[in-house]
Amino acid sequence: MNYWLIKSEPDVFSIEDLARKPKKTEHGDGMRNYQAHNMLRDQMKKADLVFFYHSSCAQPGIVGLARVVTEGYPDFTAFETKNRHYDPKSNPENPRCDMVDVQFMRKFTRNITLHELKEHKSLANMPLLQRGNRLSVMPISKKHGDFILKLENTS
DNA sequence: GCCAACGTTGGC
DNA sequence: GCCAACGTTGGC
Repeated sequence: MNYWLIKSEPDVFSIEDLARKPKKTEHGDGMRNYQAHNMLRDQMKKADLVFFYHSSCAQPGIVGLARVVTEGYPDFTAFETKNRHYDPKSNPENPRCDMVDVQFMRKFTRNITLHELKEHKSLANMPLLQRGNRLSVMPISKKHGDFILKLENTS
């Protein structure tokens, strides 16, 4: 069982939006990056835990938990010319981007902010905190994931 | 809205 | 296959 973190702009798609979906499930479309593609296609497995991170907002931080409910499959939004994630370089025979479906589990009792994450030495080398990290999906080690889960109930 | 960082593109 | 230009991300 692996931990992951996915970023989402709450103005576009927040954890509340996820919770409101039918079956509380949504596909994480629109990730157009080779590293993300490879992780989505090959490494994310059913039942993996996903930290849901709000970015580009007043208080960026981890706001809740979701779980992976499908293996990676081609991001069909890339084939739809009118879709905002349309990608002319992708096609069904050779998809350039994959996605997985994630299901809402719960909101944290509080926002574990980016600011707070940075204060913990033991999290210093997690990918989220590396300078210039722009991946919208990234792996979280078991050590870091366990630590973050404990953080929810402290402070 | 600024700007640093970095992935991607495209000319050569 | 190099690398400059460009576009995007995302914290501040």
